[in-house]
Amino acid sequence: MDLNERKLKILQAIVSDFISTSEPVGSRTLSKRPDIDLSPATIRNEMSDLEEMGYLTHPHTSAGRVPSDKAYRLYVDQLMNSADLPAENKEEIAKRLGDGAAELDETVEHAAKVLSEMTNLVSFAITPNRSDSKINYINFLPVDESTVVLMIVCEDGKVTNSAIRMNAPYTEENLTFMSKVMTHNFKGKAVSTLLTENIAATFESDMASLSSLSGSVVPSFVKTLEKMLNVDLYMDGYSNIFRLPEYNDIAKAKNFLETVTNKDEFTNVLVNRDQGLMITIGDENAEDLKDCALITADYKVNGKLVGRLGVIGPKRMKYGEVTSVIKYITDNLSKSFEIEAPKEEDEINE
Amino acid sequence: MDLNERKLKILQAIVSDFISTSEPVGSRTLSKRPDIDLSPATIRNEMSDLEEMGYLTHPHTSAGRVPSDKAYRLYVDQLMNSADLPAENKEEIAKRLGDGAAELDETVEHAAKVLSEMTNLVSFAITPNRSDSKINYINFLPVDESTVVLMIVCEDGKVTNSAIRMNAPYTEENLTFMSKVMTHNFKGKAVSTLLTENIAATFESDMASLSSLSGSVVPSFVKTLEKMLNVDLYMDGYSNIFRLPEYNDIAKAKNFLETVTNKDEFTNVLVNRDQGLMITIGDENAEDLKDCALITADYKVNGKLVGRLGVIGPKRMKYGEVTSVIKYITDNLSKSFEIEAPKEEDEINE
DNA sequence: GTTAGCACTCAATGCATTGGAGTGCTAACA
DNA sequence: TGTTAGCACTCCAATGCATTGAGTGCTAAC
Repeated sequence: MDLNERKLKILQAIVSDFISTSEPVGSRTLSKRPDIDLSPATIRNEMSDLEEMGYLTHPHTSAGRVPSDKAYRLYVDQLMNSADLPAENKEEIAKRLGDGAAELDETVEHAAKVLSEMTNLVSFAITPNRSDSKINYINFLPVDESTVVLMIVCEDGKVTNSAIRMNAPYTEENLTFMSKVMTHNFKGKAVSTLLTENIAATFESDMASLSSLSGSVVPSFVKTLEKMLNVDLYMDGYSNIFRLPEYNDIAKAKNFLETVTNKDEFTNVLVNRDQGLMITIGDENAEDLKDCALITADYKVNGKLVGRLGVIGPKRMKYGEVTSVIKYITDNLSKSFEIEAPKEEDEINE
Repeated sequence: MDLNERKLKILQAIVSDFISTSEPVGSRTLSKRPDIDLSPATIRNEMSDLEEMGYLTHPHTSAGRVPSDKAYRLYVDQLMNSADLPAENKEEIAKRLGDGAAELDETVEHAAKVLSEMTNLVSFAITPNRSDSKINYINFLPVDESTVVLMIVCEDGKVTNSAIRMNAPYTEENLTFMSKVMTHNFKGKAVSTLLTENIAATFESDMASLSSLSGSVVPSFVKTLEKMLNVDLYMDGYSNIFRLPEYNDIAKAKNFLETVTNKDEFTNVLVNRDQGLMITIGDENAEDLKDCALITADYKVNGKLVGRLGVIGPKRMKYGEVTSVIKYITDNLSKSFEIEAPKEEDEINE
């Protein structure tokens, strides 16, 4: 039994019907569609075949058909018409993205908000994983007698700082000296590499005179490096789930919210996805998310660092529309950061 | 008709019963309580009085009584026994708070998490409003040919930085000069005051030679100052609402989540509350929150900056327990930061 | 290969019934 | 005079039952 054109057409109709109504689709409903010129009985036969092939299921005898995960996958890969976003939507998105702040983190947060509002789904964004960021320089700055600020500037311009409580008195010269030696030793190294090195050793060999300070500085320095590896997760549109009939069941809504608000786990899921535009449906996801579909796409900053943006919702999702919106937003994000960074042009000219 | 002791006792019993069961309380149920030695009929008479006085309502003829907002207020002010937190709970909280990071923001976020887990409610925390923070110094640091980092260090040790794209070339001397002049002009001034000043004027008068840079620097500096006024809101425990029978109604759950995830509005509500331990119930809150109760308390850093922590839930809330937990956590937060800041002792010795 | 027809299934809906929790009122009691 | 027992009444919630309708699968005819 092969998946001939007629079967595909019927399957396509069932999936798109189910996506928009969330009701099992019956043969009579289908036969009324202008694009399907078959009697209900014929459709029933085909449906029966499709069910046997694993594309459809049956909540109970006297109900219509519901697409299986396999059907969604086929739909996304071959059947859906992923029309380009209408110009008016593009304009709206561009306009609303423009309202955001210039700071990367805020822009990304804002983009997630726009995304959830455009799709009526729960959206999320993670900031770039910066383990490969290279250190540009390190600076210690005085605050008061017992506090200094450690500042790590990366080559990509991102700054991380933390306050350090000093156990011993220090002078400004101490700080300048430490800044110089550490910059000299660590400049150009990636954060992740640095974390595998013995930082205390650098202190002992190159800053023996400052051993009284190293007890405060070394652990704080390591902590700050670790902080740089943290990926921030923003989410928006939680309450959108209540628009979806699948979450009219309190238990399901609860489950969904619990999974999705477990930031650590969810960040993990997002960080470990493949790059590019990714759609995962049902059992392609981890256990907790097997009733959901996830769509993610990446954005770039200076053509390098990669953050990720996406939505999560029921498998019954308007894949075409949502995908276009996500793509448009991530492209827009990447582009807006390119324009602000004339450096890009140098790379092209090289 | 006055609120005699017996009436108070009955009211107290009704409120605490309703808080733990969320079911309207009937006269027979009350008469079975060991602390109330009255017949159902007598209790009915008293209930009828209490209803007339506005402390109770009646969902329908054949239902028990439900406390009104007025009753909750009386309960919180006079009737509840706000027992101290059991030692084991204190230990648990202290232990779990200790797991958090040393960085203020992270600690606060972590505290909100602990709070929601201990109370099974939605918790939130806002970072201190820093409009009164005074500037310690200002520093410009180079990143690459077209980018510098602006760093503003406050007297309280908090550092804010932003990247600035320069429209014109700059030298390291330019940056040092700007840092010096701006620190000299702005040191000791509060962020909010500074925002009312004409910053461009400082550039024109004291840094006339750098006019080519001021176009990039001035707006970024103002933006950064504005960023410093932002109050961050963390929330946790959204999915706890599904444990509460009042949110078994999807429409109510939706309403609640929408109100509470509207960060801007909700932050506003929190920022504008009175200081100290505050409990607001029902119509004491803004329109959107009139079915809820909010409890907030403040924490201090260096005995000065004030952040706020709290929970939101149904009016039927275990006020005593929740209040003790919040108080314990905020006290703990304040204390933990005091210990890290030996400066405090100086103030005491003065 | 397609379709009409028919028996069958099953969730959903509507409706009447019942039970129980609770009230309010009255009259009797201490 | 305050308290209580008793009773009629109310109303919600649960239950059971019949009905409806959308849908299927199968068979026989086209």
